[in-house]
Amino acid sequence: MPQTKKIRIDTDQTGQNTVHAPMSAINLNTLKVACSHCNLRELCLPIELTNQELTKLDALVGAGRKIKRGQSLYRSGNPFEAIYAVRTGFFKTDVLLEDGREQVTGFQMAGEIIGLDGICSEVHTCNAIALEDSEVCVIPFAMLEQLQTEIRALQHHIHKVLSREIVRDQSVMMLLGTMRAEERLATFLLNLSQRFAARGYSATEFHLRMTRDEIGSYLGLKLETVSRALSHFHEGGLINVQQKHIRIHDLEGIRKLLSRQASP
Amino acid sequence: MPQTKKIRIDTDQTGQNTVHAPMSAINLNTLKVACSHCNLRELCLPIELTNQELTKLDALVGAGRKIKRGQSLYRSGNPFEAIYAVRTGFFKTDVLLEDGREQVTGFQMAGEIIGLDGICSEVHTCNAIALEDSEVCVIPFAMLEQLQTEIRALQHHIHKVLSREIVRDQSVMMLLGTMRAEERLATFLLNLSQRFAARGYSATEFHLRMTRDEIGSYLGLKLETVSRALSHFHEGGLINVQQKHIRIHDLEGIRKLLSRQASP
DNA sequence: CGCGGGTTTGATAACTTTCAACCTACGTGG
DNA sequence: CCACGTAGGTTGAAAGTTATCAAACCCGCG
Repeated sequence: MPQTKKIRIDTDQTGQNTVHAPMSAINLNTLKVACSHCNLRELCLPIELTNQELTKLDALVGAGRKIKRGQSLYRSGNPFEAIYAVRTGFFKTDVLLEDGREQVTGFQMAGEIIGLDGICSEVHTCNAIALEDSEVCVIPFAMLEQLQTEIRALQHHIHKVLSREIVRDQSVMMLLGTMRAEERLATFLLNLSQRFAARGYSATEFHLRMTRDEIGSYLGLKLETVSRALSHFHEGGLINVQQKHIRIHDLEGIRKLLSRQASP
Repeated sequence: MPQTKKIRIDTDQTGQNTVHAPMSAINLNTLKVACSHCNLRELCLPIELTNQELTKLDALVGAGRKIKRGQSLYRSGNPFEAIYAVRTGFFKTDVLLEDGREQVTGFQMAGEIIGLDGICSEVHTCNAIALEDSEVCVIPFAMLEQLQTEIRALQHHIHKVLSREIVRDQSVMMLLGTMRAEERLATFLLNLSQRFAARGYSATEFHLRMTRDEIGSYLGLKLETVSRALSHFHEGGLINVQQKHIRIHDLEGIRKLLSRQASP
């Protein structure tokens, strides 16, 4: 586990703000980013804005940050100062209990927002770790709140983003609370498939960025169970698995695994 | 299951808004409520506001609504128009899948907010059902958003409320993903205890408003497992159980159940 | 070329569910 | 005011699912 030494940095050229950043910030670059030209905008910020409003937003999200694989964007306990939009790469968020228990609470890909957990207590309550070399937009939250008072649509959008996360969590609770191993894995694969598709990648062939252990943690299963379930899908001709490379042969067949009577 | 016939009502005397309300609204009363004099304000709205700001808020939250035990405040699919603050009583929220699976996603008591799930899609994604005769404050969301542009502190507070829900969901995911039956129940009891205490009730003696089945659904367990775990706690001298009446004898002993090595 | 992290697979154990019977409390109606 | 019906709760035994432990395997990388 990387320790949480902190360094202090300026986020961008406008000198708008400073943030505490964990160790991984050593690899920070001041990337030139701009919402106005971002091809992820439909995913990240699907609202109508005037040019003037977009300009203000560009100024706010002036800085980017690179995170190397295995390093953390923030860690539990770090002061909350910004939320992040994934530009490229892949993250996981996880929570650790004192006794060593770990729970992966989500996987985030391009266009998704990380860090919302920190708002309520001004401190992050989970770790966000890059599963591959990644880049994020840094969105200083205090400034975002200020901008919202000027841009109503933005305010409503933030609410939606927060609410969407709550709804997503509900379905994870449903998964963990009522499904058995193979159903959980099927749900997981379908979800990944759909998210890749939404980004223009193949819905049926992709690379898993996370280990079996991380999948298991997310799904409330042991890694052996994940492995067995994948093998079983493979035997059934539903998918092809080679290490982290997944090819789905029978999307419909996987969906069928989910329509059963309850059980936990 | 109550059906979802709808009736249209005016929420209050100022004619500010109308809401669609499910069947249970038949029992609606226009209650005189006011944040400025509410003794739940510390829980619900713990922020500094000027008298003028409070007056505006009072106008917004002008109407209340009574929900009889077993009836729903809203149901999945209902259009989202307001969030609700529990004034008195006790609610559960649950999600139903087509195949009959049900998952209780939370229990809400006085001072807590319900309905945040609806923001992201303009439609509620879960059912909110009263477990005893209850009253809620109806807070039309569009108007709340408007008021936020005038009151910065309110804006930030809404963000915190939404974020707090996300953090709460994280810990439920931790519970469902990593704990075994008795740990889950212990966590549940401690959580209830703490929330009752925060409202001035006894931390060690209280009445469960929900059935074993509902507890089980929330904890991802079958009702028999919940019953057995309670009996086991009882045998161990940790608690006293008589139907829905719980008396905790050894709060510390229950806490100790949680410090163990991981397992699922 | 060998090492090590990650993965697969098998056998066994542990936990939770399932099924079933029985019990308890509460509200309704005679 | 009491009897009875019913929803909710408890308990036991058996079955099923997943975890645990252990060994072997695969693959990329230094």
